[in-house]
Amino acid sequence: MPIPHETMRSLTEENYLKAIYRISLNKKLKISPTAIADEMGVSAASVIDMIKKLSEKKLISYDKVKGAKLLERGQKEAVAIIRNHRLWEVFLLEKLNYSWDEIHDIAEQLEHVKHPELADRLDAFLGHPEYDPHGDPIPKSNGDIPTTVKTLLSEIEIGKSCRVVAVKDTSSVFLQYLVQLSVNIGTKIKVLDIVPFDNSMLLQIGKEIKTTVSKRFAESLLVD
Amino acid sequence: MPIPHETMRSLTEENYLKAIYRISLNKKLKISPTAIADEMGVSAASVIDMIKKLSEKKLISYDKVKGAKLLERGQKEAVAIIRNHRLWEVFLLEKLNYSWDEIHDIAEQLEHVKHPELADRLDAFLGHPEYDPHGDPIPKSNGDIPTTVKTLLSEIEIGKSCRVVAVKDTSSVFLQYLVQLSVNIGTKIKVLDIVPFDNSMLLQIGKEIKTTVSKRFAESLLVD
DNA sequence: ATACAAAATTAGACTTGTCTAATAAACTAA
DNA sequence: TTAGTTTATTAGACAAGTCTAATTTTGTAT
Repeated sequence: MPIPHETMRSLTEENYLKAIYRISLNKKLKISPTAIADEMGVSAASVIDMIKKLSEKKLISYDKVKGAKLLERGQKEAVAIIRNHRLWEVFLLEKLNYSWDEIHDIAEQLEHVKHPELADRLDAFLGHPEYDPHGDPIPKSNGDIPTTVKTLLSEIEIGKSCRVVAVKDTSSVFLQYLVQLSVNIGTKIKVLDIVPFDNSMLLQIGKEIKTTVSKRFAESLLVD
Repeated sequence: MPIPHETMRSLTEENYLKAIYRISLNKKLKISPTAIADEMGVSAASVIDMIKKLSEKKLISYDKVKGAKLLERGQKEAVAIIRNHRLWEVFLLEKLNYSWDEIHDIAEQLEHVKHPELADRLDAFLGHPEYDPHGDPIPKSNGDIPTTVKTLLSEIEIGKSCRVVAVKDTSSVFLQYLVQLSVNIGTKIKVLDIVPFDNSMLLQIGKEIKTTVSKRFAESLLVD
């Protein structure tokens, strides 16, 4: 009879914690069952079940009005998973020469590999990187997360310049589009014009490229 | 509705394939439900169910008299997992400085991470190692496995010397014992005496250590 | 050949995580 | 506030993988 140790997390539980954490970054959003269901791509009914389970384990709190919230232990575990994810992304890009748009899915699997010290050893091996290849800060061992000032490209005014610091969307289609536009972390972008009709933006990307992008695109890129 | 693609393998299916592969290395053994049950640490009833499943997927053949046998596809997948496992072990030892006895359990998790090219990229990054830290050959991309002549230490005669080429048991207790005895891949061992009563062996390990080991120990070490 | 032991198999149940359909509660707009 | 629409929740079912407790089959020793 395998003893269900109170600190054992199933893959699924870890993914729910991660999803809740991600939603919590968007302060405006209430972490409702439906929000979690959207994030996870499952039905609301499934979410309710998992909310019960995670609440019993004291990883989250839940209240119909306030929604879900990570408790200390849940928060710590979610951050640890994010840390793993971002460290593995650095590894895949820098050591295995994977490209920007391929690393997310693999890191999604690697992040759940568990062993005390693994994250720390990987961190040391990679030279204690501060940011992952998408520009997101890598949480420290103690759970601290370096914060950076980030603005949506869509909020930059005509005539102003900025530098790409991170991407908000990590889907392959988006990242491949960025490759095509020669956009990378650090790339300089100047907003030449904004189309009032649909808020499309005319951009100068680096020195070479001048192109128009959609509002949706401009809302997926973080700059400063 | 997630389409159960015929080529999708659950973690469990992969572990059964691996177990069957491992038993198959011992040519003498019939791959019976009980043998698999022992290897996997589950009940025979569970094995029967999985045998049905893997047979339907044409990964193995099964016949009450002949036992189970990996079919081509099953064999290929099992070898691929072993390849992953051994490559990750090299990574953990050489790049993350884990010790001999810690790497197995972590590799057990890493071996299931799936992405086309991952094994090949890791292989290249590690410089195409031929053997894992336990002395086992790392299968090539095409499935070929370098073979080496290996003899059990227990079969070496009094007065003869040999070199450790691999370990048959990868449990931490055994590996830690080896560390304590300063035994590593490549270590020279001379059999000084064999106790007829229980087949214990008196060994000269390297230049420094002289000690007696049990028959069980001598059957867990491969030399040549 | 008979009888006992070991191995294979079946039946039925349990757990985890999922779903759909039905119901209850909360919210919103005229 | 009252109807209509979203959300939350419950109920019941299902798939995967596991178990225990029969039951059947096979093997073996005398």
